[in-house]
Amino acid sequence: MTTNIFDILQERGFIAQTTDEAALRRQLGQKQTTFYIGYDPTANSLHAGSLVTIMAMLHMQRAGHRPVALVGGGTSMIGDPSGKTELRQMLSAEQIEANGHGIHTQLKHYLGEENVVYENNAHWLLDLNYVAFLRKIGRHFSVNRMLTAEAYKQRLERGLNFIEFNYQILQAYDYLELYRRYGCTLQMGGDDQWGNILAGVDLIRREEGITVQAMTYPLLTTAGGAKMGKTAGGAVWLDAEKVKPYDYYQYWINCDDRDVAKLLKIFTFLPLDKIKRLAALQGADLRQAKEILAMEATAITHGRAAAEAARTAAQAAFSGGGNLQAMPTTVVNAARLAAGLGVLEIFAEVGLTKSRGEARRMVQQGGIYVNNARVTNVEARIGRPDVTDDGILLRAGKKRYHRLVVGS
RNA sequence: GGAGGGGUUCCCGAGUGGCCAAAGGGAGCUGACUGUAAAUCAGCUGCGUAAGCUUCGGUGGUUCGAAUCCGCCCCCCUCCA
Repeated sequence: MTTNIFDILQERGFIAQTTDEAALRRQLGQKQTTFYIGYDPTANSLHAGSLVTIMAMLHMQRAGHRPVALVGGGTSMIGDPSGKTELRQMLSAEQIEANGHGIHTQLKHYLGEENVVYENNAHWLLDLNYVAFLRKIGRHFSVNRMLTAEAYKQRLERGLNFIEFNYQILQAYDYLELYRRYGCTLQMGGDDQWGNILAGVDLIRREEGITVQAMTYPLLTTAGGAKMGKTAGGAVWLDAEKVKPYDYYQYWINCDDRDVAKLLKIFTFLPLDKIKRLAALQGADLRQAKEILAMEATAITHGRAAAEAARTAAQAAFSGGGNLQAMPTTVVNAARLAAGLGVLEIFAEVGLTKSRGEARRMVQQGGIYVNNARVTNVEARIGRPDVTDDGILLRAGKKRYHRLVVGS
């Protein structure tokens, strides 16, 4: 007997709210369901936070259901006020379009070409006729009810612009449109989307007279309280150009002890009993579980080979020996190196510190290392003699590494 | 359109002519302790080796000197229309 995909998602912690759990479970167990998740192209890459939805789609797709990966080229022209404290900066139409392409390309990497639909709501939103739309769709929306929605309530205190007020209506219309075009009867999304998603369910009931489903996943935060997928340096992008596989691997292996089980369940495909065993490890042994988490998560996004390389480089850096190839690397001109390279200069240049001033402070605080030897003099220079078989290993703080190799 | 309140460094928030690169908190960073975890304690947190330079919505003034005073502009909030 096959397990119902609903149960799998629930066991793995993907489900926060559903419209009708029993009906949804029945439906998913009985027939192929077309469902959709929307991504607003506010950047040209998705980040680790969006990965929850991607993993959910993958589970669903593996169970035979059909995902519609919707890029919000139309809704991004508006901007979703949910969970935001103020009006988001407007993006240009060109930028939105370019970002949308980037995101679809990225999604294809995960979902492939089989049993999946790629859509963009720009196709039906951009050319809507205002008055016709209001008469047909707008009349179904009660302003009174919208104002009581949590997402808007918050914003009523700080200010809500009319353009944003329309976002929910457009997202609701998307669901209707996808129902009509593809028979889509389930929308999934982050729990902050609950209101927007329900608006779509309502709209379809009114326009089509049928009941469709909604399901949200919990908004993940780390045990430390930070948003999943964000670090001090910014978002953990899925694009290997923006965040190198090595750094991506580091993000996962550095997770909080308390989050290991949760992360393994959501961001890997490992069977639950194995996860249970891993999560039961105590103290330092728990790092084995983190290593597997980092390995699996990196493999899903960047491929097995890149994940292996990242692991090898990490082991080389943290335990000594091994191959540093996959570590972020900068090539320095041989002549420049021969002339002697200021430590402050090179740390700032490769991005290990934001400025020379910061590098200076860190030297004074004892946080700057070259080839794992602490640098104590701000005037220190590195040169030819510092070059080892692996180049020159720069380190800021306990665990941020960068490698220098000599070029011509 | 009218009246009132407000826009400060990553965030919140003090600051009403020099002692302000700007209190305090949050967040972050470094060190110690550790397990590439958490918690705790200490230090740091605009750029610059320095002289000095840039910052308090924008712009133009007043002044020896402005985040602080004046003019104009932009944006946000509350009430009225």
